[in-house]
Amino acid sequence: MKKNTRNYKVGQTRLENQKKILEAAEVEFANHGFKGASMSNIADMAELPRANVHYYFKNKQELYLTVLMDIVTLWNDAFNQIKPEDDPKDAIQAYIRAKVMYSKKNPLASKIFANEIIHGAVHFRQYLGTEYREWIRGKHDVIQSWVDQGKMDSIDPFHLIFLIWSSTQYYAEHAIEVSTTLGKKNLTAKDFEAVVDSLSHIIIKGCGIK
Amino acid sequence: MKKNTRNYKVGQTRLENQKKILEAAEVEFANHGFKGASMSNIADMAELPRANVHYYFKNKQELYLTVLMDIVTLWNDAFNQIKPEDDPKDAIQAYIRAKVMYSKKNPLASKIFANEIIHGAVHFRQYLGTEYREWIRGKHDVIQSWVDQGKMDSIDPFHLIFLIWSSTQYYAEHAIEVSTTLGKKNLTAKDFEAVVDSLSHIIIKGCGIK
DNA sequence: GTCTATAGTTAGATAGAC
DNA sequence: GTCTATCTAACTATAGAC
Repeated sequence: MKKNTRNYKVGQTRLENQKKILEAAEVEFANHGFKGASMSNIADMAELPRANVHYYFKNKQELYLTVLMDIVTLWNDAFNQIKPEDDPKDAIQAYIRAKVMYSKKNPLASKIFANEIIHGAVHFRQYLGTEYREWIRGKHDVIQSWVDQGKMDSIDPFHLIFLIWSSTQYYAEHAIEVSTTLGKKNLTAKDFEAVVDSLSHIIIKGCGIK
Repeated sequence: MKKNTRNYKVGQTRLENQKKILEAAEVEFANHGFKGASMSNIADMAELPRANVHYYFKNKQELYLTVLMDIVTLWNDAFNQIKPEDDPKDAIQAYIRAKVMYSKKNPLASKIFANEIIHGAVHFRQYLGTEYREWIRGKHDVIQSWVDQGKMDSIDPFHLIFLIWSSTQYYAEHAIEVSTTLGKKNLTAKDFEAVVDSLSHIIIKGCGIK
């Protein structure tokens, strides 16, 4: 019994420390990229000695990959509900909304992902060639089926997906530019609703969806 | 005369070396961001001793700011020709084309800019608050005048600008994702034409522009 | 104007005491 | 399982010979 109690406690500490480290790492990697991030800064933010970070994560790359994979998991959970039998208008509007709200809620994740892609996806090539490829092909086929059914204009589904992705993503990555432009310190929930409305209007009408 | 000749030669070397350093710096900063970039790597790529880089540019930050400012100058030259009396359809189509072709031609500049914004624009705050603010307000007013003249749907000009900017920019920043998805090593001129066509179709029709 | 040599700092990682 | 102390390597930057 003594042993069990001890193991439980130890497991708890491990989970808590790992969580603290991962949260700190998310901030540091979002702010400085992989190469620019410092394990010292991460340890300081997590309020742990440097050596402990290396105890839980073998090295910088392993920590970074863990952060990246957590983001992908979150992503897969959030954006996997578009089917051919859906009404295009509702489906695209729902998708735009989900994506904008994700940008609002998880700006750090969006930034880390963008950073990884901009810098050539060196730690992420495998994902791009497998999971991501499958994901985007699935979406492509759904949109193509809508085109074939005459439910929308004949538009290359890939470019439509890129358009939705980039325009929604923008409000996470370029938050600073957007808020400076709109003359605000931070965007409000109302601002994000306006984003959803503008984007939905242009994209749905622009694709000839009734 | 001897002195003149010497000064000329000296000035030439300076210009040539600065150019080599700036080109190398563009690659390094695009690939690793400000913090991740290494002055050693830049010197190696420029085929100059490390100390020479420090001779021409006081420190890393000054070199980075020079690269950034060159990009902004190029930008201002390329995208400043939209006027209220223009036909919205032609103007927007021309702008989308110019922006996509800029992404094709200057992917490094696009990446460095995006990287700077993602990481909070710490070296770039001043530009965002002044030049950029003026630039985007000018564009805002032109688009608003089109709305007021009934030439297009009532859409918040800022969100339209962000949409055009993000969707065109995407093909520079996410080149790796795009080419992986389309199953190509590099995008061809034809691919970029298809991008212009898809984006123009959706955005112009989506804004209710005839 | 150029470049070698090196100072001075900070990074990632680990050994070993507790 | 934790953390101090320390190692090695890489970095930015500069002094000083040429």
